[in-house]
Amino acid sequence: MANCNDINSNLTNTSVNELKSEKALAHLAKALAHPARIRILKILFKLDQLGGCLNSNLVSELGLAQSTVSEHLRVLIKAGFIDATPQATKVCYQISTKQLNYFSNLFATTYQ
Amino acid sequence: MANCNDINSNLTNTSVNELKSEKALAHLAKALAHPARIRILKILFKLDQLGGCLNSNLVSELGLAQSTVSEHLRVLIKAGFIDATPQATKVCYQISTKQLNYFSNLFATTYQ
DNA sequence: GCCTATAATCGTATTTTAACGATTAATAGG
DNA sequence: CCTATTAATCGTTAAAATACGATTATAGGC
Repeated sequence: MANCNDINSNLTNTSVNELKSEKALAHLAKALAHPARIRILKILFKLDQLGGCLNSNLVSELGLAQSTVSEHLRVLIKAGFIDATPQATKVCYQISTKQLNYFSNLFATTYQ
Repeated sequence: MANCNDINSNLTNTSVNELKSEKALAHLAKALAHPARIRILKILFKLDQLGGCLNSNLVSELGLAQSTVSEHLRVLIKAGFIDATPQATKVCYQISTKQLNYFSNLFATTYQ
């Protein structure tokens, strides 16, 4: 049950690094905070398992306009969850499992 | 290196349940998508370790207006990351480690 | 060189979020 | 009862996110 002592919050003093990593965590969470982007990552994750990547045909898959999908991709790339490599006239999008793990670990270490 | 085959995205067919859990993940991520809320959870997490909870003195801690903090708390409560129990004129806020774990697992199972 | 395909960027409208001060509701204490 | 404390809610303003069509830039194929 809840103890609910009125604990002085000065006990929870904060370092600069702590605030920095919290800000980073919030920033990454923001990139994940949309169903379309979660969906994109899922598709890219599955393709990664199959040894491929996406020469974007996401538009029909998501039912969103090309420019909208492009914007979602931009957000994910900026957050490091996706790598984009140009290929002829197309672009190859690949998930960054490294960044997925980074997020997972950052979350775990923040609240452990 | 990137294979980048133009894999048919029909391979990544989607179930209704998959879409539902993806939407849930996005919703939870959205609740985490602000530094102040990450901070609040951190403070509550630390207090939980000390066997206490917060009769909100977060206002001075965060340097935000009382109504703003209240709104952030509302978002976190709605997402299930915080439980609130009234205590006299105050309210006791406690972190839900269960929900933290749920989020962590949902993320892991989505991309594993 | 010109046409096509792809995807980023631009411009814009709409919606959502964030923040604050002010007000309200609830309860404890005198 | 009245008062003080606490926290939610209201009203409003400002900022950011979302979405789309239209345009632009790049590169390959003819």
